[in-house]
Amino acid sequence: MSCADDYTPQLRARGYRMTPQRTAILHVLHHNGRHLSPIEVYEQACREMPTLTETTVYRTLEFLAENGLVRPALTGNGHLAYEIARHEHHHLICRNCGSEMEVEHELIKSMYQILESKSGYQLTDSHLTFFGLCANCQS
Amino acid sequence: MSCADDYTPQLRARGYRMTPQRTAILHVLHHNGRHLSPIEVYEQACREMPTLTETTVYRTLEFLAENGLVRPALTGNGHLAYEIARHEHHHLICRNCGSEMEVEHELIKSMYQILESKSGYQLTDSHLTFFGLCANCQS
DNA sequence: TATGCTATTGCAAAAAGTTGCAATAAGGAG
DNA sequence: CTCCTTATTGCAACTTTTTGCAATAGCATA
Repeated sequence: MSCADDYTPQLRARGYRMTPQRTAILHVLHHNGRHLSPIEVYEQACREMPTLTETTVYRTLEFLAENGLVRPALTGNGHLAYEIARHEHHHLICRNCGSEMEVEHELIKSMYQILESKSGYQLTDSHLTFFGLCANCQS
Repeated sequence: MSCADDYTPQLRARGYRMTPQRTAILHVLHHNGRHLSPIEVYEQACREMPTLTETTVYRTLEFLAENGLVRPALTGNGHLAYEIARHEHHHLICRNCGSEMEVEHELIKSMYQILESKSGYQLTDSHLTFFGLCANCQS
């Protein structure tokens, strides 16, 4: 009875299947909370499921992201990492010490409306990473 | 006398050097306008400079981005691409047809102030990609 | 519980991106 | 113009990510 079972209905409803591989990957992301690189996910999920392959991890992360169960994020070094989808939020990264902070989507929301009216696009999601200097590093 | 010569002073001032490799890469980005993947940059710059290596392209793009001559951007498929640094802007990508639109930084500016006061961070730059459906694809 | 459709996985090979180190060359100083 | 310092490059090995295809296994249906 894993925490990942909670996600099964979401997949079934769209005609997809829950598998041990997906369970292991969701489990790892769920319990880490923070975001992990594909390789980190692979290493950790392998402990639960030694037959898991890198290929599957990459494909699964992309699949889960498309279906809203995990969220991709850009890290300080310009690579993609993934985290379990909780409340919608974005990231603020310190250019000096690398510390991170979450930015609530609420803060961004007003911007969505401005963008929609200016562009004619109907926004679905976004990928926002802000860089700067944290309070400690502003010396 | 290449367009890339314009960038020489910016590098010199920081103690860096202008090289044929950097010239070729800047030239490609300058004349394409749009953003290119590292591989696309490599292929095109190779025509001007056949001895160029992929290693150098990756390192140069990262270097130029750090020094503000080019800007990294996230493409629809989640990969990094680069474009010559003109006015500061962000991207809006259609989830359906892939068409892109630039978002002026002016539109985002007010958000910077809100974020700075809420977070205590001093913002330096950001990496913003918005996804949605363009006017044509909203059927 | 057995059957069938097809979503999903693993394998193998290729492509893309990174790293350490020795060799090269930009450009300031004499 | 030559020399010298050190920023920059290329090479080779390695890691990460992608792709095609055949084999496997969810799960809906009977």
